[in-house]
Amino acid sequence: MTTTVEPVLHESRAYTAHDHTTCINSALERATVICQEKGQRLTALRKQVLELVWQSHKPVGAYDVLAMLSKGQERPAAPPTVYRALDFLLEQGLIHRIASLNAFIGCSCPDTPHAGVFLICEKCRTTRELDSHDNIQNLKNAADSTGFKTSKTLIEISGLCPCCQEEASDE
Amino acid sequence: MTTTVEPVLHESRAYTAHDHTTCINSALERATVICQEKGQRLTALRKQVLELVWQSHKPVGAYDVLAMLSKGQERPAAPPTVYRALDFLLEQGLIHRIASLNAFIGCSCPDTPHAGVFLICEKCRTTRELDSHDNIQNLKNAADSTGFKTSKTLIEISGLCPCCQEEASDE
DNA sequence: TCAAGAATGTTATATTATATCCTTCCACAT
DNA sequence: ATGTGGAAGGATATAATATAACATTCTTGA
Ligand SMILES: [Zn+2]
Ligand SMILES: [Zn+2]
Ligand SMILES: [Zn+2]
Ligand SMILES: [Zn+2]
Repeated sequence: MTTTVEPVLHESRAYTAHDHTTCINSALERATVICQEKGQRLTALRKQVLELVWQSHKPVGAYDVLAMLSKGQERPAAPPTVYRALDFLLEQGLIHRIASLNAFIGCSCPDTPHAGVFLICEKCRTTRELDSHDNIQNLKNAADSTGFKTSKTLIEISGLCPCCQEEASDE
Repeated sequence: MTTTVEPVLHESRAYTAHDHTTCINSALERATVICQEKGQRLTALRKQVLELVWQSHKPVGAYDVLAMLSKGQERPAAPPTVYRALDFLLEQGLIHRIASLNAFIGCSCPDTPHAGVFLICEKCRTTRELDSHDNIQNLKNAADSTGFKTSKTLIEISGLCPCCQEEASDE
């Protein structure tokens, strides 16, 4: 029995035109399975928030989610509603928080918990999650070799994505 | 002519008992020289804010600075006063911002601008700046090899400092 | 069917940060 | 020495992000 893990989303697609509904659907399906396996409840609200976070490959603020969630509703949602859902998704490893932007982004490979390395475009905000296990490990080693005991690493790299570099050189 | 650079503050002292006034005075003197050399104005206010940020080896919030600054004043300072001073100090590389804590900490080697790697104790909040040029370079290389153009790196490592590890094992 | 706990709703407030406009100060040229 | 322009700081208001506390509803399993 070989239940092969779904191939990891190629995050580089974040930079190119693509059928983004595939990204969303894939993320939602995967989240459903992951929560089932862990006995966690991916409620309608949580799923909806996850979907909203996945509306783009750019980090989304909690209040953006709140606004989208409330759109067309008779009674708009309140902040705790969104923050609680985001907290749940963070705990399950389904999204990451981008501290430098106070924003959230869907995790592109949520199957195993991990610290992310994020490449954040300063121009278009498109953010790609890099698989940099080795670099993280090296950092941890450097930290721990000083007597520190690492529990979490936060790495956010700002700069220009390939597309925005091109545009810059066009001028 | 060999105007040797002052030895870098040994940041590991952050974890041990030490004469902290030395840290503060050294930071202030160094800042004075650096600003002179760059033709920047380290005004009384800015110097005072820098001193307040340096009151400990823990990141300090802007509103903490604000409170300390206002203490005993007839009329308390307003947020922009502090944020402007902090912005100046950030620009001059005299302090760093810790995004995961929304707080600021004095830079332990401000002579040359650099991205920091911070070891943040989750228990006592003591934060040490690590000199990890190689690790940062590796990360940059990893990022740039994907076509990204890095301009800034943000690395914050949370965990337990040596002291707090000992205390934890005492129980 | 009921009880316990999880999830969500609701209201209020805390915390962090910025916009805007006005006044004061300082370096420099006249 | 005096005026001038720009930088710095004061003051007021408000934006943006996040949480506390408590009430209600929903789910699940005994
Ligand atoms: Zn996509
Ligand atoms: Zn871009
Ligand atoms: Zn010290
Ligand atoms: Zn500690």
